Amino acid sequence: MADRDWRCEDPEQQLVWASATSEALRVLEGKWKIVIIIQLFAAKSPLRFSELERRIEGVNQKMLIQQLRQLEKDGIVTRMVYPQVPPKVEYTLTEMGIALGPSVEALIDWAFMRREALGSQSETGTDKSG
Amino acid sequence: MADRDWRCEDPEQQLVWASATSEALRVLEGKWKIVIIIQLFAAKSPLRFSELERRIEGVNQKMLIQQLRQLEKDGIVTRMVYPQVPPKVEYTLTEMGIALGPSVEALIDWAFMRREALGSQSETGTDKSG
DNA sequence: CCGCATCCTAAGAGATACTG
DNA sequence: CAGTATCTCTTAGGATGCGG
Repeated sequence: MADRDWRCEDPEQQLVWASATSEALRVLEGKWKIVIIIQLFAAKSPLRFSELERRIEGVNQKMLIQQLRQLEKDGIVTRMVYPQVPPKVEYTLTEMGIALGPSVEALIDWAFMRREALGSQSETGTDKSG
Repeated sequence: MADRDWRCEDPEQQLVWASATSEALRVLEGKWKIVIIIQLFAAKSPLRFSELERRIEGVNQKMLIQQLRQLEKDGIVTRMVYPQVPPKVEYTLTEMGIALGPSVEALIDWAFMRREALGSQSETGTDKSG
């Protein structure tokens, strides 16, 4: 697997990895995608649209739908529609979405390490002097 | 660490993780950042600006500088200027950058799994019928 | 060799109102 | 409940030319 020798010095291999990873990362880009994924992991069960909306503070319908659609298109989540009144739609992680586990885990870990490292520094981004 | 119980069911904890990870991910966003980071990992030694430019196909100076500056601001890379003629500038990973190793590794791994899973599907993005 | 300034286009993000 | 449509603002991305 790639995790054995990804630091090897073969320049061509670097290019392959870099471009593949760059593409993969684009799947996670978007202000709410990682949040959605973490919520789905945490739930361990399908989540309705309104459930996601409730759990994710600050998101609006358009953004949530847009991000969900992109995740669906990229094969990360599955959208299940129950043809009933009132409508019911549930979202789950696909196998490929579940396979993101280690990445998400590593990212969470790094995020917290970073937060601790930044420590007392302002996180409000008020430093615009630079 | 977070990797022990990040799937716990505490809703508040989810929000904390999700937002922290979302912020962390923003550090990696940008078309060339992960590419730069992988190149720096692979090099195992400082890289000059021109070296990076040479190794990263398709990037132009403005983008490379822009992304490097953001990575520097976010504490991922260090910029070392040698006051000489002609100018020489070298970039290295900071400790926080090196700490990204597991995340990058997991991402590379997932990227390749995904590529295999997609298999024979077109990767050129020519399918615009949807 | 390294980097900045300018100008431009495309995409991301969000508020609001409307539909089945 | 779930989703669409429209409009607006900001940011990312990129081509080109100039300067220390």
